[in-house]
Amino acid sequence: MNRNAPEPRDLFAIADLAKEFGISTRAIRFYESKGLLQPERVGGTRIFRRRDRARLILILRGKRLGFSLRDISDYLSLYDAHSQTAQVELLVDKVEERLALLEAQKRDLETTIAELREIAQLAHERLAQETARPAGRNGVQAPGPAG
Amino acid sequence: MNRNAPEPRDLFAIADLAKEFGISTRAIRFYESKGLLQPERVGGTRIFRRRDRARLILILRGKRLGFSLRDISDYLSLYDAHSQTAQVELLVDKVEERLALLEAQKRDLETTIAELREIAQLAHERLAQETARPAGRNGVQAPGPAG
DNA sequence: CAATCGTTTGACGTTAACGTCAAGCCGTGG
DNA sequence: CCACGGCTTGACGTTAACGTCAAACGATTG
Repeated sequence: MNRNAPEPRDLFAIADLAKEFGISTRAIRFYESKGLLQPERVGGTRIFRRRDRARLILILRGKRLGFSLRDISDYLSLYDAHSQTAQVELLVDKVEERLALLEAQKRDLETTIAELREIAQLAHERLAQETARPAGRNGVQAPGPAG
Repeated sequence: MNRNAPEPRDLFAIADLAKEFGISTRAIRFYESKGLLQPERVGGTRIFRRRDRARLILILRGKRLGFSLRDISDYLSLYDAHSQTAQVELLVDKVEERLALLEAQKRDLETTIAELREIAQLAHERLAQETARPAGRNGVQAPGPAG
């Protein structure tokens, strides 16, 4: 009867998570040392549960967003202890700040892209000129104009 | 007659640029050491022209975009020597890669924001409960329900 | 029993992008 | 002349986020 239930595991070794998320075990241990993860221990060996796995996902997303581990640590505490309202509001502010930053980045990036495209365009035109009026020997057989 | 022409300067001391862009002179020297700037020298002292200033602007924008100085260096070379077409295309690719990354970041961020807002919402509701049914002594006078 | 695997802690190494001295040169003003 | 402010070049320090050993422990397996 249990054939269609995936029944997700609840216990993971450090290497399981490392492999799953494409990070090193060293990184995971590092996150723990910073208090971002609190796996249980069975005689020294770390045992991770779904809760830790979920936190790890949040950590990695935070990193993709450019948060420091310190920031992520604060952020995680929100999930834990549905903590102080004041804390929550501070964090929300912080995140909104970063959103503004990201949007500024996007504008910068669009400018940059446009400039690069222009440069590329000029370069292509130049190249076309060079091709039309070859400046020296080359081993490539270029087909002449059709007609 | 020259009253309406701002006539932009063409010579800058290192401290001028540092102040103008809100960075340290150390940073500017560092950029030079990495080949991103090539100011002239007058007996040892660096003299920057508008060209260097323009490059500095590009450098800072690159940094805002999260490029490394190494990447920015490549990027700058495009402006210099309307360089090899192949180089240009490589760079354009690189920038487009980063654009994709930024857009992924934006999605992540929007998810995060939404989650935080939800947490904040819950926290507010809780707070409202606590206020309505105070759990102990407090010095604040809460107005009773109207009617 | 010995080898092998996966794990642990600890300690040192690494990279980027500067910060922070230290020591010295140079031109000006009192 | 001497102090002073601004500039220079080293050279070492710093922070974040791990990487890279090394040495040792515990379970499994031939």
